[in-house]
Amino acid sequence: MGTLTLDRQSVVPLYYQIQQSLLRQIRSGELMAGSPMPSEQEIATRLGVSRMTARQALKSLCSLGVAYSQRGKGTFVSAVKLEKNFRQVMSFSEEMGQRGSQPSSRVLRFEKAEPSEEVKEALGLIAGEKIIRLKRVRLADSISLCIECTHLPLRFFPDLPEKYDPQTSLYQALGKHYGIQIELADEVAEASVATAEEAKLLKIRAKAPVFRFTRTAFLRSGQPIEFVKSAYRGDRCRVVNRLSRQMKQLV
Amino acid sequence: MGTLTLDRQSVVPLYYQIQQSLLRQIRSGELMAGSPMPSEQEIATRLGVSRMTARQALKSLCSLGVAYSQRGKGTFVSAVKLEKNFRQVMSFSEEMGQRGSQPSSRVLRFEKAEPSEEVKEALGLIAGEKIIRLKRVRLADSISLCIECTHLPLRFFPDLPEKYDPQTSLYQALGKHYGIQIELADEVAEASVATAEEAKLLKIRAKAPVFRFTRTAFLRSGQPIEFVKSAYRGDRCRVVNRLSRQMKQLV
DNA sequence: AAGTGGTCTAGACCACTCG
DNA sequence: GAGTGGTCTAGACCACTTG
Repeated sequence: MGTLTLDRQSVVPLYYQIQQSLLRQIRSGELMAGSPMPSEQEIATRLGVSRMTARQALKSLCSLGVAYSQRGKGTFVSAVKLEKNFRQVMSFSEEMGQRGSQPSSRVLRFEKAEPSEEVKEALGLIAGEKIIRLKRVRLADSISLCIECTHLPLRFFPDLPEKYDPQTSLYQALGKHYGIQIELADEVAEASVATAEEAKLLKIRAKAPVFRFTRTAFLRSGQPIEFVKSAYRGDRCRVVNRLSRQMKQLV
Repeated sequence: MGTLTLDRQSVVPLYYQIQQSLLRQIRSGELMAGSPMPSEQEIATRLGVSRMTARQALKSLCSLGVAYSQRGKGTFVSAVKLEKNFRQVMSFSEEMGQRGSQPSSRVLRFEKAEPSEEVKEALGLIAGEKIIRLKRVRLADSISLCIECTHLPLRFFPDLPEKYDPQTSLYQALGKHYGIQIELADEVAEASVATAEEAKLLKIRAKAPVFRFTRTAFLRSGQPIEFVKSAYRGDRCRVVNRLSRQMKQLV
């Protein structure tokens, strides 16, 4: 705490400077799991900010799950681990990159097409609307990991075929060329066994266990923007999730 | 908006009264997906609260995923669905209850025991510390759905065997007798096939697809409090997750 | 009694978006 | 230029926890 001096000329908000400083102290071990964070009043006094600003810094850490508050007692560092690879909205390329594996793709199809009923409903398409379909075998370090079939509404990406190399990261291309940020995805996972065709593409034996995923990705507004069906080798994949209590207020 | 009058004598915070009122309007269709919420200033003026209080109500809706803000434009109702059955920290009983199924259990074991290395590490036990082990076949409407083996640190629940009927909901009992609220869980899912023993207990054929879950549940402080290994019939279970972009600040 | 977080006020300035 | 959300201030009262 002692060493931090705030930059009041910076465009970076004060509460964010404070949050980052506290985060550094947690990572460095200066603030240990279970130990109390500096109180709102203490931060306010020491750094010469208002209590509301100090509070905003602490609350942002709570909403990240890094800390938790107890009325009348204080705010404490959570023992919950930060660095885990939780399943987030992540493309195959991003996920492999984070794991330190080299992602690559074998493109099976990349075309404009008519949507199936399932795709139509998931993407909220109007009658007659077309899609872009991209079917790939995805590999990590040259090992086939999954078969992935992505469906995008054509109207959002009319010139994707010219702009995008299907060997590369789709999410990156969507961000770069269309300014699209995926914020949310709903995903259904099923445990199943490989069909003959899947087995061949994934180089496993037929009826070996596979994960089947059905994922719909959304913009912040709730607009569905991508629908993906995929099959992952069961022997090489695990799904790690962090589950929390929430939505009590919604019910 | 027009009809709401705040109860300033209530113990319910003003921002929460406003949040609930807005939530009602969204559910009733008065505020549609994509349409703008009343602005901070508008809420403040109409209800006679400060802008910060109005803001807190709107921000709480954003953090629930119900709305989203755009600087300079306004706050809008998200098209993201509320009512979904996302995977949360939920016991088998809670999950079945929410689905409208009747949960029941066949108890295979309920005993004090020595932990395996895996359990010891997951629960952060000290040398020599014992656990309670509860192994059950869980049924929904009389159909076997999964085999579940729960491990609890004995030191937190020394008298659980006397207080708890293993046919009933464990989470409810932990809350009632020990004031314990589980807030968070990390879960690993794997796609696999049933062993001979599992097949017999679940009344499926051997090598039929199953989900395997390994779950560690935590208190808000990060203290691990429960470790569960389970196997679910693949033909009767799906895992539904809502994934979000986060943790950018952590990296 | 002292310290904590939870809520609330009445202002302020800013950057942004849109007509 | 008018309206919006993002940030910030300097106070205030409250309920709660702990010594």
